[in-house]
Amino acid sequence: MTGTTEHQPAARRSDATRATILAAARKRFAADGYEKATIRAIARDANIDPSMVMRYYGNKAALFAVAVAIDPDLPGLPLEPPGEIGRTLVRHFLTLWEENGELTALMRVGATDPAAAERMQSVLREQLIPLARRVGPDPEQAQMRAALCASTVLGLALTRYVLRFPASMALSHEEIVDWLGATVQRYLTAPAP
Amino acid sequence: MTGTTEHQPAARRSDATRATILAAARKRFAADGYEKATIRAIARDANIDPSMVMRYYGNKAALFAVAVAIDPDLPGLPLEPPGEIGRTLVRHFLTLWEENGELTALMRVGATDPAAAERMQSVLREQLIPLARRVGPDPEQAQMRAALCASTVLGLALTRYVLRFPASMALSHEEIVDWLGATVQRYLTAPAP
DNA sequence: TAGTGTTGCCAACACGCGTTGACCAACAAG
DNA sequence: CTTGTTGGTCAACGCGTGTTGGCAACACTA
Repeated sequence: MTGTTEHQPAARRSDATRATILAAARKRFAADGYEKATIRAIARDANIDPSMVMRYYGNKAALFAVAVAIDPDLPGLPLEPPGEIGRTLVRHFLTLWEENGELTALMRVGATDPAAAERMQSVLREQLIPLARRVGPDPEQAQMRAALCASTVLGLALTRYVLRFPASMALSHEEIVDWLGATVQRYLTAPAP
Repeated sequence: MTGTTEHQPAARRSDATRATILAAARKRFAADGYEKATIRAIARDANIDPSMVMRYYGNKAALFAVAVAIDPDLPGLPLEPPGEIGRTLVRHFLTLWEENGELTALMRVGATDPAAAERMQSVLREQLIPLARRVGPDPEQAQMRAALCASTVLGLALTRYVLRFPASMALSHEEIVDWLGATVQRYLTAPAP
């Protein structure tokens, strides 16, 4: 046996450093975006040499990819009661965003990097549109309804976590779920105007 | 007389170049954001030497400031009929965004630059909140209601013009005004839930 | 104790950036 | 024709970046 448990790669002494680097990278990417979050700054935060970042993660792009790997896991959401789907979705996204800053990083980078924008779009395509197709009145409108929901949720995230408007940060969780929940519910289920 | 009309600064031969530079700058900033829109690239687009950009605009930050100078002019909007304010506002922002790409540039930069974010916030503070105070039921809720409206409009702009989600770009002007107009109307005037 | 791989630091590379100043061509005024 | 102003190019600077390779210290195995 090489490690503490079977079939596991041996626990290395450098694992702690790896984790420190990753944490610092997440923080920097979320705060500054891709370009302004330099390898040197990340290394300084992690109290190691910049070359270590390269050794453990290959290059900057690969580090970013590892740092923002996340899945909203929308299919796991309960669809009952049908009148509560909007609120459920908004609450889910809200906690998702509060718990990990990776999403803020992804949005900051998506503003200028097409690859990150594509990553965000894939969530819409593979999770939100199918959901809209299942709960909406007309499957043909699923794409439109999902797009409206995405703009609702991302709009709040933009003003609250990226641009950090005080008026948006002042909103309580309850207020957000109440107001945006009703909006998303309407976008998903109401008949087209 | 020095120019073609009185009391005007003389028309200079370089005005055309100045305008070309500014147009190229707007396009690049909107497409790439602040960091990736290099002076060299802007100059190449304008078919002149990078040093000319400096001569005419001082430095990169000043060029950006000139390139994104814009005022949504919300106070000029008609508040009648009161049931149409939401639609009016959404329509106004929509044409504003379609007509000039400066707003896209401002959002791309605001994602990583606090100064640009502050510029956007000033619109909310000086124009949207006062408007919400006038048309809303309770002046104390004006800040909250304006924040919700801002997130609605900016959310659409984000998914449609910045991230360029196909599902969002596929929406017609009528669909946007219908769906988002009702949302904004509710955020502004409906009693708190 | 000798040997081998791992963990880390240091110095340097090549590159692209914003920015500067010297220099040249065209034109207008005397 | 001469002189001064304007519009423009060219080559270079200093800097910070991502990235690389060499080298010292350590930890573990035999």
